[in-house]
Amino acid sequence: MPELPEVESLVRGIRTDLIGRSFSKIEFYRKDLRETIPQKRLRQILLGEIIHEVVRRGKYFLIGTNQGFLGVHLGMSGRFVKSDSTQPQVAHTHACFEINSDTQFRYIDPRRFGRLFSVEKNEKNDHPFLAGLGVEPLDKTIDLAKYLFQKSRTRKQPIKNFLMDSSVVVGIGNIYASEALWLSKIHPEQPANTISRNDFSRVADAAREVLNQAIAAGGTTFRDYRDKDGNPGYFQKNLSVYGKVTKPCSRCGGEVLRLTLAGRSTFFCSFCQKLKINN
DNA sequence: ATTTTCTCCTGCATGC
DNA sequence: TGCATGCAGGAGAAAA
Repeated sequence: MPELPEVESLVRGIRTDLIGRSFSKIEFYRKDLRETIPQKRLRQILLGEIIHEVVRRGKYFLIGTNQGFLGVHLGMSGRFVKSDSTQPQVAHTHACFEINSDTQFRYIDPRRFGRLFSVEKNEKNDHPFLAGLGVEPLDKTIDLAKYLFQKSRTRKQPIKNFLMDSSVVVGIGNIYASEALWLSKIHPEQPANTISRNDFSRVADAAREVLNQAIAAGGTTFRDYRDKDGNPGYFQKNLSVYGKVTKPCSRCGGEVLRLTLAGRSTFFCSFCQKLKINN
């Protein structure tokens, strides 16, 4: 899916279109995505109600009125696109949220790994999809390095899997996990509980750096991601290891390799990201 | 308790 | 060209 930078880019884009407006018509073209869509409740929450909030939480985003929230997850291939009402619908359009007779937002998701759900007014931190989420990596009120170090003491799984665990820290998916570890010169298979406090400082700084840079570039488009206007992001031009198998590392010239961790492609430089036996 | 595996689904690249 | 295979940025549930 889109990871944190892509969802953040999208949310920033749609926020100005939605705040202070309301949906006048909502259409669903199928009854379920990953779960049954609560169509009736979503209409109650949204129709004719002023939108006062559009926020991201991890890779989810919420559109809020005084009645509650529409929760959205884009899965792997989801898009939330602002369209002119006269534009023909593309394949896999599953829902349409109309603001007025010529502007609507369409939810499109070929793989249907995404979700549309309702969140009650006071359920923002208690909804099952949101309650278990870890910290926001860009939250400046959190000492991310300290937090990750403490959380990792009982975790011997590879650091890359640890960084992608959304109950620990949200928003870091397969691309940015590899990129952040490259930037901090740590091997993706390094057991999380063998990483020093000092090294976690580098990991935390690197993760924030990569995420911020990616947001600034409008996200990464490998294949599916588009912003609300259907445009791709540009951060893929700045990727250092993701998808760069056998290419030379831009930092040291070493060979970039691919391995599989938890079933996911993982990329790293075989020369400047060495496994440490003692740490 | 932690960690890996499985699963949902379509589209696309690759190789025979 | 057609067909089979594998892979794709997620994440929850189940199994180990």
